[in-house]
Amino acid sequence: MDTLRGLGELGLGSRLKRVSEYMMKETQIAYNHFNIDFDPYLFPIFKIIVHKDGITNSEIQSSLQYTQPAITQAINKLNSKDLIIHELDEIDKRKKIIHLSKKGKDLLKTIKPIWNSIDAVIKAYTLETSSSLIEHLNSLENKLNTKSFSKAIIEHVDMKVKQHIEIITYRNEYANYFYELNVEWLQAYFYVEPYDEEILGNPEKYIINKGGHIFFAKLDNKVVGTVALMPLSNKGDFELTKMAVSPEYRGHKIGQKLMQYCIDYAKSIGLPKLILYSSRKLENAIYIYKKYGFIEIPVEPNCHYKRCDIKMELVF
Amino acid sequence: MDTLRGLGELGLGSRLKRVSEYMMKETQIAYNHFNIDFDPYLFPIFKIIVHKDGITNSEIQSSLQYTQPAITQAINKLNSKDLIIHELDEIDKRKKIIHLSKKGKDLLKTIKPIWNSIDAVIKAYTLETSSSLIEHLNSLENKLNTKSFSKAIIEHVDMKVKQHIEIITYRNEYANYFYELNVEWLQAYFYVEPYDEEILGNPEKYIINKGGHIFFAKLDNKVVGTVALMPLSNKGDFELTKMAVSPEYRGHKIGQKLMQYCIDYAKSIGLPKLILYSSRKLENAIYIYKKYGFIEIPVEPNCHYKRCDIKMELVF
DNA sequence: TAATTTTACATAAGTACTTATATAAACGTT
DNA sequence: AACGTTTATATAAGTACTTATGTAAAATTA
Repeated sequence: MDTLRGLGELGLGSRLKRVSEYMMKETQIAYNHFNIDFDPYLFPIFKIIVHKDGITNSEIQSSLQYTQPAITQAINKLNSKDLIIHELDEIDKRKKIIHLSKKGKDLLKTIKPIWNSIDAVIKAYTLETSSSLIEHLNSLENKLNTKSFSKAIIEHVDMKVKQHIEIITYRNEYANYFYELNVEWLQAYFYVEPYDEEILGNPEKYIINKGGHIFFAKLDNKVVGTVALMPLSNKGDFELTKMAVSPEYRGHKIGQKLMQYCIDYAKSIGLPKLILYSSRKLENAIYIYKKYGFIEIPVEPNCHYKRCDIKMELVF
Repeated sequence: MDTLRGLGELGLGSRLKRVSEYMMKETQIAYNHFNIDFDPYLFPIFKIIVHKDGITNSEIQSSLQYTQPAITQAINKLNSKDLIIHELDEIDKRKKIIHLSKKGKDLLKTIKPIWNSIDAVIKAYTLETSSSLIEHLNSLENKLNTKSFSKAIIEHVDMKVKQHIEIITYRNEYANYFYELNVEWLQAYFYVEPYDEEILGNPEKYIINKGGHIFFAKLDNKVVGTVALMPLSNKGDFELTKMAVSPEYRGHKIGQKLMQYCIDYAKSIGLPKLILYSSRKLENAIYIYKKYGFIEIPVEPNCHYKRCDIKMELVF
């Protein structure tokens, strides 16, 4: 029994608070799902800084109508997350001028599609005619009860990405993306071994010209992921390798899309199986490999990669 | 410039929070105005206890959907304000059974008219058709910007009281109200002097039969205030005295209404002036006396009342 | 030009929640 | 009947604000 709803207009204040807190919490869940390190409560202030580069504490305060210490504290939080940088005003030394940092700009790129989806979901939930504010809140809460806000956001983002993602085959003007995407994640999780450097720097020599294949995931004309099918030395075995997704677009199942494409392609050209090498450190990746049917097999001692401690196989 | 509003549906969460906080704060202002010691955030839980006497912590929790510690803390707050009492359940000794205290019941009587007005004001502000939740919030905030929520509540309460208040003359079945109302405030601010006891216990002997007058303020059939015009020993002077308003109904200008009635009545029967005795401790009262034209005059040494340290006069 | 007031930002502490955890009574299981 | 689990409530600490106050620079006024 929802007593708060039963209080009608009298409980409006508490009601608004409850809906607000629910939405904030659910937005946090959606951000977490997409591995975005951001707090929903920082949204208005972050948005203002994005909109007006070089804004000051008190300018933010007057346009948001929060108290000044609230702004100072939020700025400190953004600072501790390295999303902004600030400098002192040359002519008025009391003023603190705030800019987006490199990391802040990167976050902006990553988070924008989520914001678009949040906007779309809220519009879908609230653009309807009703004859009182309470009635509107009732309708919104009913919808949120049937499908959680976070789930609706996540589904909307995924749907958008699904609609716009496209898998394309190698062309030499993409050689650089192949290198960059792979080096990025290797640096983040391990380090770039000489053998990586050699292959990533010469994909045509080591993959294409040896009968292998490289695919790219394109989202709205941006290359956001890659994967390769590389022929192995012994007989006609192929290795599924060099899979990488741009950090800004992780969480959108782009890796899985590339994987499915590779599997379908391998089947279509009559390969009997696929091999892959990985590291047990990458638990999520291993989980996905298993989901797609890969089974662990013994790893040979003289593996190309130092980081490799697991070998898997998918037999068609 | 209101940036939050500019964010549209995206800023809905922050928007709802802002409106909620504003309403809570303004409700607090309205409570304070009427000398009601209550926190708006306690409203839902207090309302539930009123509705279901003998409820437990976890029953409240499940019907409000706050977290359990939030309920425990709110209950502690209500306890520290003496608005509730609790006992342990005889059969399940973990359970804490909550009842409204005497003070809680008194508060309920006082606060109900305010709640009615809050409900009426919110309805007036939010019962309208619009095509989206954001549009509804815009409309509400526009209205709150032109007249603050607290002011709207206060005006509504005053209007209600004004409509329903009625001044009536003495009848002997009201003698008790005359005594009770006066003793209540004397005990709260000073103490009941023997001279008070004598007059309050025998209003007909000391006031009515000597040509004086006693008036009562009636609100919805409840006697909520009184005042007397008592003839003084020297010549035809009259003292405006024994003014008292029920604590539950203070803040509604009932005292001023009684005062105005006395002044009008005194004029109508051709009195040349009115005298009153008071104490400088009662700053608010003195302020009101001055507002109605009373001027300070020297107080005689052998005054009836010990508490008296100021004498005032209104000459027509 | 010196003294005073105002402005910009920071810091401290309080509030109404939250999550995490503790405690004690009641219940269920064998 | 003993033992683990669940339930009812309490306590502790963290969070995103608030109000109150401090500090230093700039602007205003005498």
